[in-house]
Amino acid sequence: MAREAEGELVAVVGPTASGKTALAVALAERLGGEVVSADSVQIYRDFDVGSGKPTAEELARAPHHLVSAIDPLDHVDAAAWAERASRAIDEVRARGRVPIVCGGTFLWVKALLFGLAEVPAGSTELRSRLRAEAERAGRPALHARLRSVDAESAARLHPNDFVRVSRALEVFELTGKPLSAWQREHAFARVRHRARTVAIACDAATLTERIRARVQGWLARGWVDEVEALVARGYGDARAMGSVGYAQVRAMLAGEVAREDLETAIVRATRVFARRQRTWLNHTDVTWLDQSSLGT
RNA sequence: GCGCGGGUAGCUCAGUCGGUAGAGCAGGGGAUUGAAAAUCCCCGUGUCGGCGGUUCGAUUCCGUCCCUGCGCA
Repeated sequence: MAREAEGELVAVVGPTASGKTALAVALAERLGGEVVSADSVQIYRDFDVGSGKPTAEELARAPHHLVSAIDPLDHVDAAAWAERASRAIDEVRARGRVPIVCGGTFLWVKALLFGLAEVPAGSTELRSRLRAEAERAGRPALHARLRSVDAESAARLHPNDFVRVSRALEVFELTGKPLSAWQREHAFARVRHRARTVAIACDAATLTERIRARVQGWLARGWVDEVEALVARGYGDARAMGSVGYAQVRAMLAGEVAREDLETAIVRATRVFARRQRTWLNHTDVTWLDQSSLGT
């Protein structure tokens, strides 16, 4: 993925339910563009209702890439997505059109614009071994082991953050070099794609209302049936099944959540997610656009 | 009506052998380098149902009343 920044692209980001898709489609029409989705759930085929995929009408108005692009059982990580997104961007440019990256998976967008340290991808075997170790000996034990091979990463990472602790251990085992060293060399210092990033601002009360309306709409459109069908087809353990909303619907189907509490549970989980998304904007250089000015 | 549980944070509950209390969730803030809609960190004063009594001191013990769940009538 060693490529220099070329022409500028537009990136539309913001919290879930803020109206990114509508804005991206409108921009695509105005600029003669095509949308490249940066969404870690919409990329999976058959996770349709609850992932907020663009509607048929929106798809007709603007071509979309990386929506419903892979099987739910095939995992895509940030680097693999960035690779595919880069290819899609090249193709859009080759058609003489403007690439519009749109999505709320901020790590993926960051990986696209600045690349990631050139370390190996995750190893399923290593990860299940590390997970077993964490369950047997406890997360602090993993963290202590990390401290002995990569003190710098250990100092940055909380012992309970086993996803990152195990990733750091994984990188050391795979490369013999501490993740912190790889990261220091990379440091997001080189721009891979120069972007004009537009972020949608939305006050909390408005966003909550938009989330509630959307969740109600999706449930009315058969979200529960969709999840039931996905589970029946063997997608119960697909990564996307653990995402916001899907996790709650599945919990309801498993009898862990009452049907009448489902909507509330999803709305809450989504609001919490939106809060987490917001923190990425703390250190991203963006042009703010107020939701209320978009007319969506 | 009688018997036995309960009434403690927005919600579900723990606890205090008498020295005014803490978890999870919700809510708020933050992190984020191939799991990222994932993972994790920080933030907890609330007439401890009301009123009396005992006590230096009661959310805790006693009495009484109210509410509520279950059982028996």
